[in-house]
Amino acid sequence: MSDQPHPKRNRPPSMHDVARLAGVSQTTVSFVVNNVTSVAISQETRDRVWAAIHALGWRPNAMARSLRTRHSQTLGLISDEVVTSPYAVRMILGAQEAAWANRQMLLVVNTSGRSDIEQTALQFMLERRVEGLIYATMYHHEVTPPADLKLVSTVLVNCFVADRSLPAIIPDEVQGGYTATEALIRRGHRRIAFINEIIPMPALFGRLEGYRRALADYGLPVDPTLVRSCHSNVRDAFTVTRELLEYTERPTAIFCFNDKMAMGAYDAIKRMGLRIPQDVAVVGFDNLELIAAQLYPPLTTVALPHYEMGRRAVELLQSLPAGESLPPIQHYIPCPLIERASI
Amino acid sequence: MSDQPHPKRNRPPSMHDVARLAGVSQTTVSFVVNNVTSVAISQETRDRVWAAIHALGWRPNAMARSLRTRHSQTLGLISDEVVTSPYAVRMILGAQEAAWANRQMLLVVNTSGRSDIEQTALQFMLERRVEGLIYATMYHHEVTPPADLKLVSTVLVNCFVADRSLPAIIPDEVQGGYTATEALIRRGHRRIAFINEIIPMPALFGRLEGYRRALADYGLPVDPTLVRSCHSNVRDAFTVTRELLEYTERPTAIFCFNDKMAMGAYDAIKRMGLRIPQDVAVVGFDNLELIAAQLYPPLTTVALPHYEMGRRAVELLQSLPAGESLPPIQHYIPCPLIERASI
DNA sequence: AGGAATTACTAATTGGTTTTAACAGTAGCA
DNA sequence: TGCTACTGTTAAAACCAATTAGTAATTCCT
Repeated sequence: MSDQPHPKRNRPPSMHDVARLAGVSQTTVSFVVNNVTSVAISQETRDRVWAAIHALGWRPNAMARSLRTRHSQTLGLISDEVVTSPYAVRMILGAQEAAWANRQMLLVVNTSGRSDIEQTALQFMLERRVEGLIYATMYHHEVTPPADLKLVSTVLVNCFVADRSLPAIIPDEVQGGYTATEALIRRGHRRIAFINEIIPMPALFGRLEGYRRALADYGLPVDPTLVRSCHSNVRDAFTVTRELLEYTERPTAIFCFNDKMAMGAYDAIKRMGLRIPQDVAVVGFDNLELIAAQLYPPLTTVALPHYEMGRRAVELLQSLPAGESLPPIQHYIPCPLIERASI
Repeated sequence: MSDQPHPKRNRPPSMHDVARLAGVSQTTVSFVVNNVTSVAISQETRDRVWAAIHALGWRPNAMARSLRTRHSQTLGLISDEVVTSPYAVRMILGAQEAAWANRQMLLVVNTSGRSDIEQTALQFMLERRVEGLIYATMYHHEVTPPADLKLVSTVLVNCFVADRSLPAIIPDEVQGGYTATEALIRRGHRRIAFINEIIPMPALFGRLEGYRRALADYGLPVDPTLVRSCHSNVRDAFTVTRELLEYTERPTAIFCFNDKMAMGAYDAIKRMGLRIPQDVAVVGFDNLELIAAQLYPPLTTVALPHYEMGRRAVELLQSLPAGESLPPIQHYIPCPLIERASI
């Protein structure tokens, strides 16, 4: 029966095993490993301990350590569809890299928008005692997250709650719209059309507001006939663009709600024998690499700061002294202009 | 000094707190929570325990449980750039959903191709006693992962080691190339060009092999002048396509190494006044939604089974009885044809 | 010899799981 | 009636792998 006198079963070595091999107590091993300065340990002992550690291939058990120290060193990330989306994933990368910089790990769950998964995911994360939670969505919109979210420090990313009672990190749609419009104005354009999304959402209102403010700031009138709406797809944008270009006094620049619509605008402009950007300049929104960079000419567009939002969310959580709760500030992250060749 | 007689400090309630409130031992609480059948507990006691649990809002501490049971219920995922890539992320989704189905959580680290991060990430995961590890890459290629990978059950995804000593889940490039070519043959095409990648990689050889086999199986000759290579970008593909179409006996179909190149082929075909698919059929590879579905006509292409590969990797890890190691089988996952309108 | 400094250990703690034991009540049986 | 055997119920205690407060044994220095 007693066939293994040395280590028990087939388990990774513990600090205790190291201590036995080095001929010291487990406490000493812990002190050596953690470089504790409050207790003096001779160099000779330290060397012996490290030798034993390497001999056994010991490495700390994070669960035991976390249990004792009450620090799980993990953050949770619950998203609806971010992992699925081709561009919003950079948010996860931003969060993960910021966590990494702090030696924290990221637990990721994608709920596919199902509230039962969302609920369970939250419970799992609470059981794992995450030290902070990011609740993110693919599209910028209002949400009503599960109530238990209040049990842990949470930051919303790309979404917000109606009463603004939770801190949120959201793209500055107004500034984005402003930046796009301003870039066109600075290139000398005076008749700038805006093809907006038609389904109500924060981006729709924000970008329109930015468009208006930019025109106002530069003393240009807002011509209502130049502000159009359609569904966010290539075909509808194509149609609307053609209509815009048939105006007797046609616009010299078009700001599209997103890159897909810019793709439709490109088609229409080329079909009418006009050149980009000489005859009509185009600015998009979203910076979908696969579209924006591949179009001819490459599309100047405004980027959604996904990476930055993920990073900021984690940094916000990390900045929090233990036990305190985050102030429900809504952080607006600027959307940078990505200049290519379409304006 | 003694201002809090009931619970200690400001920490989440423990099983002990529940036991005290319910007037039973901690053991009993554990039995009730885990529905242990080997020990009988009266219904009255169970109710009291559950009442106490709800009153305190207790939930298990996963770290304590994992420590005792030696089951961390977590899997690790180390990738080079998967999180960054617009399409390979579906691999993470597949892995996460499969893990979820087994009540496991996924720890994700993106190394950005840096081996120091890779090394540290692996150590972190070993410290957290992950029950399995997925080592994934964005592009299908050979890798030399850190040696410590052998300390935990590992599955490679979208990559492989030179000596095939680790189980790997990789796309079946040969079948993918075969499928694409076969689809064209079945539509009656006899002169099928293949624009291949020029940088040596498994996909290059595999897809070419599939192309050849399909032609052979249907009794068609392989015309070397129809097999061209160029760098995987729109411009070069455009050039090569134009050259192909200038042949006196021009091909009636083009199989492109990937969707980006198909985009270039589209441009060339349209520029020469030919129609897709009536005059020239096109098949791509990768199924980049943003390109393939947006092109006109929508591109028929072969999809890389990222989701499926992620899922299979996790299922492989889960299928493993404790203590055993996975056989180093190379699993080839089929690449399905996504039919749209370009053939 | 007494006190401080150095060095390392014992034991408590973290929040659970699980084995073993204890105890009360009841039935079986001589 | 008295003893054993069992059953249903709960508790005690060991254990998981670490951290850390408290303490003890040496050595060094006056």
